[in-house]
Amino acid sequence: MVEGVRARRKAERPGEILEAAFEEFVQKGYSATRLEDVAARAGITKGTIYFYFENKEQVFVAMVREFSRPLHEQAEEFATSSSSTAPEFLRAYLCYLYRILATDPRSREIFRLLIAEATRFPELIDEHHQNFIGPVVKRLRQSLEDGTAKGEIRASSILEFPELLLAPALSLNISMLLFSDRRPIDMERHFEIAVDLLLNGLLPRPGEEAGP
Amino acid sequence: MVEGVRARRKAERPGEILEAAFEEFVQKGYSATRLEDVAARAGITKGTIYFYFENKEQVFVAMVREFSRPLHEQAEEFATSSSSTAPEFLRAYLCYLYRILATDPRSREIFRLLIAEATRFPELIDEHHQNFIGPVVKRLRQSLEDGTAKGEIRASSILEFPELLLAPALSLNISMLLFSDRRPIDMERHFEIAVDLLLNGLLPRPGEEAGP
Amino acid sequence: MVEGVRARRKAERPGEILEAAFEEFVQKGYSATRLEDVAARAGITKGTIYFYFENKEQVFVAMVREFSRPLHEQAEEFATSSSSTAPEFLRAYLCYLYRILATDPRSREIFRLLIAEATRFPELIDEHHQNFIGPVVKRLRQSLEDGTAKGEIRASSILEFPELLLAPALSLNISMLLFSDRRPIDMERHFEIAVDLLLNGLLPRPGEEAGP
Amino acid sequence: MVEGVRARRKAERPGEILEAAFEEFVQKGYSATRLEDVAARAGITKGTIYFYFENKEQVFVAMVREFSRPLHEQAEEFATSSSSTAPEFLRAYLCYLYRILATDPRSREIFRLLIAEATRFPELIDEHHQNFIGPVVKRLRQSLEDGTAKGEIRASSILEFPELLLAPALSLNISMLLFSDRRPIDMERHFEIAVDLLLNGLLPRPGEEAGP
DNA sequence: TATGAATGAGCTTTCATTCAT
DNA sequence: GATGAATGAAAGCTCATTCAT
Repeated sequence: MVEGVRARRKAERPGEILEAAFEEFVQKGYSATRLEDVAARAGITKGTIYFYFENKEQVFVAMVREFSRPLHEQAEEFATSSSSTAPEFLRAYLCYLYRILATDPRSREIFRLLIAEATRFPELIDEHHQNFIGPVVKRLRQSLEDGTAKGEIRASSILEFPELLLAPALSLNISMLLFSDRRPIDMERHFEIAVDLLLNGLLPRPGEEAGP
Repeated sequence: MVEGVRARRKAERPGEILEAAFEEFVQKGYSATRLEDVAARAGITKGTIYFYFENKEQVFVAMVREFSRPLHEQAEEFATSSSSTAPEFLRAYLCYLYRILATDPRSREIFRLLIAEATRFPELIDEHHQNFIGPVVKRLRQSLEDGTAKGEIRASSILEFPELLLAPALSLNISMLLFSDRRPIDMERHFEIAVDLLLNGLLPRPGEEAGP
Repeated sequence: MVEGVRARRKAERPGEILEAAFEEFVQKGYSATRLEDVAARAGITKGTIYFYFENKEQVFVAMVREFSRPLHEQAEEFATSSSSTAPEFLRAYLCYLYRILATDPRSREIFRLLIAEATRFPELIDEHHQNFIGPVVKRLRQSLEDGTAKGEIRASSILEFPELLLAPALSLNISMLLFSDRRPIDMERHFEIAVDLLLNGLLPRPGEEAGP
Repeated sequence: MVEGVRARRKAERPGEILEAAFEEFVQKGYSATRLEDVAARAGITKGTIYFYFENKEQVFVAMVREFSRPLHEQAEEFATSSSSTAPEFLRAYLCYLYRILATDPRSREIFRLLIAEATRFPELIDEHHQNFIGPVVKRLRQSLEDGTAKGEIRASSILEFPELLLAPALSLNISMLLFSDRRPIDMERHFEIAVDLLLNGLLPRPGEEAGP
């Protein structure tokens, strides 16, 4: 039975280390983070980390992978279920992505780390793109194409940059990264307004009443 | 006259140091940058940096200030000249900001550093917001208000988040930070499409022909 | 058993470091001592010192404590055994203290460091006073009081400054600190003459023969 | 006339530097003192010090010399005027030396520096001994010899260590160095009791009444 | 598996000293 | 005479990494 505990222990260790690493890397950045602090936070000692990971870089890489996976999965999870119209699908999908990109503190902080360390870990960026951004953009494009074909969506060149639909979420994300809790934002309202902007644009729509 | 060389030299030193610091901080990040490398790049020795700056943090702060100033100035510079309609002004202003935010490599990299070190230098972020972001958002809001009043712009709630208009530029900026030269982007096209999206939205506009 | 070597090693390290620190601090003084030299002398490397001590100041403090302890213990050790007369006790006690203060090179050098760094480490001085000087003075005063009461000692005001009895030892100590080996002193003789002075004074004693 | 000011200025500079050096060396010790601080205190800049002195060591040496000279002079000054009895002379002379050694803060602090840096500047110690301690001890010995010859002083072996008469002053000096202002001492009283001890000793004197 | 003592390269910072002006 | 910019050799301290136990 003690074996069992130890075995379970062993299986959990890497995850615990990465969890601790996430906290430390987020707080201090890659270079300023001390593996000793990571170890302390994980309730182990420095040496143990080297049993599970090759070095500090690999801890970082593994951590980013670990904390990106839920993102990938969630992004994929969004079933093609709702066979509604394109605008309806886009609204729902964007709402879903908003929640991931801007609301979830973990995704947000991972994002900070990716931007900060993009030069040091280019492969990690590419990996992240392939796993997360790529599929999302692909699905956005698909929906845009379908919608355009059906006339539900205005024929435009947005197909060239479907990621533009994510810009508002990105903007919110960055704001929160920069100002932390110093400038609170009403995220629900932000989303509503952003979607309204994306769908209807700034110019007045013929036959539309004035006033919001 | 010979004295002039020295005096000129002295006056230029801080600037040269900050120039070198920019390159190094951008390449390695704050923590991983060695002042010795900064000094070497500036053609001086380590000790000299400490003659002009208190410590590494102050070098960083001074560098960000130095490289942010042109941004502030450019952003302010945009004269209220064009007394055209709001949509025309917005298009021109956004184009102008696009060029700053996404095209100018220096602004772009300063941005990376701000995101990366937002936790370590919160005052710097606030300063940057007050000097650059604040005025820009203010001007955007003004234009949106004017346009809405005149009916040139659709009455919407965007007044609550005028910075949404910058989201596409931000998105482009981040893309370039992440992928550097690995994923070239046609910035002009990106801008055109983004503006079209912002102005007209995704939904088909009654009475509009199909196709881009 | 092999483990024993390591454990024993670990237990001995701090002592070895302090031993080396003593030599270096004595030779160079606090500020001019390099921890790297301390490490080398202890047969280890710089970093190891920081495993056992917080910083240079703490090495110094720990060293003084370590090398003062024997003093405390020796001073206390002097049993109240000899229940002889006060003059006899004082002679024996002073002889004992002489040996500690002036003869023992370690005590002597610790003393130099305390004087030199009194401004930087005032708490250390106070600690030393409480542990070593205080008890000694207390015992001297006690003996002086007893002797005065019994008429063995001339009634005088020396009770106000019992430490005056240590002045000769102190004088010898300082001489040795100043001149090192450049001015050899016959310590035994110095002691005899000092005690004679303390006991009998300079003025001729009625009924005493002339000549030493 | 401007010449005159400058000339006077120049003549005073070294003294001003040494004055400043004294303060700094006393406060921080030799090694921890920065010549830049000395310069600032003297109202000049670092480089100027090197115009008047070869290096930091020479500044220290010159400072000790400068601040020892009054000691030498004072010690010599004490005229052979008072052609009184030996005990009277000794009391007066010791009182005089007490005032120098223990009361004058400058002498006191010079003494700390000599003890602290005795290893680094042995020649300075020897110089000081020759100029100050030597003459004083010589005069003490002379007086002791005279007094003994005249029967005014008890024949003893104190002639071998006349400096023992200075031990109480030394003791007071060290106490003040160690405790600064943390343990105030009544110096007048200390002196009285010390002289009483030196003259009369601890043992009861036949035919003397009890009580101080 | 896990520990933690030990290493040593490297970092920021300091400061005596120099020297062109 | 005086300045102060510049140097460069440390020094204190840190920390990723190793490895005997």
